[in-house]
Amino acid sequence: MIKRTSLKDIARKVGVSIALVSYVLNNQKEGRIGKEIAQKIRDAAAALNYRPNQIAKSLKTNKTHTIGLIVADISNPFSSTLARIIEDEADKQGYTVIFGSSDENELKSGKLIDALLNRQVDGLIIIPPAGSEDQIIQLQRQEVPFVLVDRYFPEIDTNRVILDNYSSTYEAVQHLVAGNCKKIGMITYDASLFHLQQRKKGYLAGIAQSKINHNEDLLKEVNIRNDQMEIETAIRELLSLHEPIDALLFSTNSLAISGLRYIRSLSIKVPEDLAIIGFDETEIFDFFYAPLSYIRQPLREMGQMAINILLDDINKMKRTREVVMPAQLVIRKSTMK
Amino acid sequence: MIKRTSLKDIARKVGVSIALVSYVLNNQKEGRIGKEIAQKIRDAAAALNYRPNQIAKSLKTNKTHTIGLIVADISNPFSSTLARIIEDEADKQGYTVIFGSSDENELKSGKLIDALLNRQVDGLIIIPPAGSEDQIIQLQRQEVPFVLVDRYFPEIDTNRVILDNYSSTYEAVQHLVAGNCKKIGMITYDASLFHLQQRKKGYLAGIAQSKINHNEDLLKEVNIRNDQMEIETAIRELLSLHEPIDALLFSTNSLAISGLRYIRSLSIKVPEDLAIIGFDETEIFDFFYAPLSYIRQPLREMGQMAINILLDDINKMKRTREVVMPAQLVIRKSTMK
DNA sequence: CCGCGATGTTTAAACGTTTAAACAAAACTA
DNA sequence: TAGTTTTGTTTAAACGTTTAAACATCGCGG
Repeated sequence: MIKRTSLKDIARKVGVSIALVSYVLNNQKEGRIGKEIAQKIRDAAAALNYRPNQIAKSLKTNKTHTIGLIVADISNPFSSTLARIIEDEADKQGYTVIFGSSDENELKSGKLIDALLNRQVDGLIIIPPAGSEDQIIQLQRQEVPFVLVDRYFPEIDTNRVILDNYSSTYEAVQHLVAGNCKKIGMITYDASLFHLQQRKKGYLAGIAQSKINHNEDLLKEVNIRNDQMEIETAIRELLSLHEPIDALLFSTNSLAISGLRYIRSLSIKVPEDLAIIGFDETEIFDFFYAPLSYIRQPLREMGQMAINILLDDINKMKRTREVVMPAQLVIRKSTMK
Repeated sequence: MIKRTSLKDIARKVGVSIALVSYVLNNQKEGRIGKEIAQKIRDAAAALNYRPNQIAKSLKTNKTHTIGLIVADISNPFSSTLARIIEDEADKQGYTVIFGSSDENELKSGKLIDALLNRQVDGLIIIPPAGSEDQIIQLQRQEVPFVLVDRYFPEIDTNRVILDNYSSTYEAVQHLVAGNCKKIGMITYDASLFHLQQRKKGYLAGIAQSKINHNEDLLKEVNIRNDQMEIETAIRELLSLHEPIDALLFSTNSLAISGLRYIRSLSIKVPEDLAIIGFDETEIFDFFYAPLSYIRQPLREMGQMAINILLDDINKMKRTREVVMPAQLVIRKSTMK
């Protein structure tokens, strides 16, 4: 890479001090700088194709105008959609995004946080994996500005932008009950992640307050590694009960996708034999033979909110904030018996 | 954000010079440093939770160990899958990735290149939009290490990792012909992008060398803004010919997805009435009622190759390299008449 | 017991910026 | 005309590192 031109080069060329060049190029000391010399400096800068070295600038100002984004897996549509929104919003505010995928692994997440902090990001947006509480507490202790999105730890008082997870599944169950479903199953991960626990509770509460009465356990929890076989087994069990389930609720998009993969290979009919509700938005839901009803997170609003809260934090404008977003139940073919 | 501890803090605490701390913490001057003092320094570093300031390091070494990635849209699965692979490979080599989405817009791409260079990335991996030739030439002139992936400009001699685009569609046509298709349509973008031109040529050559004889033009070119209506119109026209097409080839995944959206709303049957071949891999192809045959790019290999070439370039190991990857035709239900 | 190599540590400049403070000269003010 | 203000520009330190070079101390051979 060719040596880039620095303030020094311009200063030398024009025959002035480095400071003056800096002032001119940053439009500082308005009015106090000679018109002709300012023009000369600008011309020289253009001629030499000067671009400021952000690294040096950052070292001085202690601001990188870069934010770190930690998602579970950037190749997952939930993550990449959110990433895109965050990229756009950050860009509007003059920030750049560095990202990393934690793979639901708290070790990787720790490494990632370290790496991003070493690069002196001004703040972090994190979708934390299970077991990363300590890392979050650490961040808090170091007073690093950050926001949690989607996932969170209720016992830690942090900025966060989350869904009203409890209501989301509660309402989904109500919708199914209204549609005359009698046995509603749910598949979720066995992780400790609080947002999943809330989704579970919403489901259980929904069942409890309805007149329908499950005498069996229709809630299946599978490992978060998302093993296709495990999910298939869970569904098979729910369908081979003496009285099989007639509705199924998934707590995440990856679970829904894996589940649908299996269900479409079965002879049962959706929604006649089995109504289905997925979570999050994905084009795949459109392509299932009975387009899926799903619980939608308002991703754009969440991303915008996350950036705003983060920037406020970086600029010490506001203190810890929690924003709870409403989920939207999108009703389509898969729940129209 | 709390003030982070610097070499100076450690030096002060232990009562030695900054230089010594630096040497110890970087394991330099092996053997020449007193064992006890080295241990003291390490202890102090640990106690103060020291993390090196990469910004300062970068300023000195002129290396950021950061690479910039410019894709069309990080929320598109092609981009995000590639991004994930590049992230992993970069990480293995001690690099971090900054990304940006160009939205097929050469202005945005230009802005993005600027922003990334200002942040002193060590190199770039770019999927260039149409019309960005000048930017690429500029990069070359500035001797910025970079690699183009997927898209490229044949007249500009750059590093690139690309698909054997011509053969990919040529072979797809051959497969359709072998499957007894008589009228094979293709939908592509009207963009000047060379890789798309090659895919088009491959298709045309495939048709030409087969015995089947199209007397009409069965190639439709739509705008790259990917307007759903425009794609539907194109398909409708191909299907309402006096003798309608019996096979259809899409030149990208986004075209295929939009196309499938429409086709599934039609009464025609895939593959009986219409065989279909998509491009690139996406889970959506699995969920179409007749799982789609598709032309697969070896993304992992391409990503790895891109990183390797880029790092070689950064380290001035090798000169310009072009790597052409073979496409793989994955045959499934949608082409089995 | 002088000189030298080995061992251990410090000094100081540099990377490219920013910015308070100092300086110099010109232009007012009284 | 001396003093003050304004205008224009420079000086120099700082941000947190790296690293060549200098320096200091020691042990040892001759």
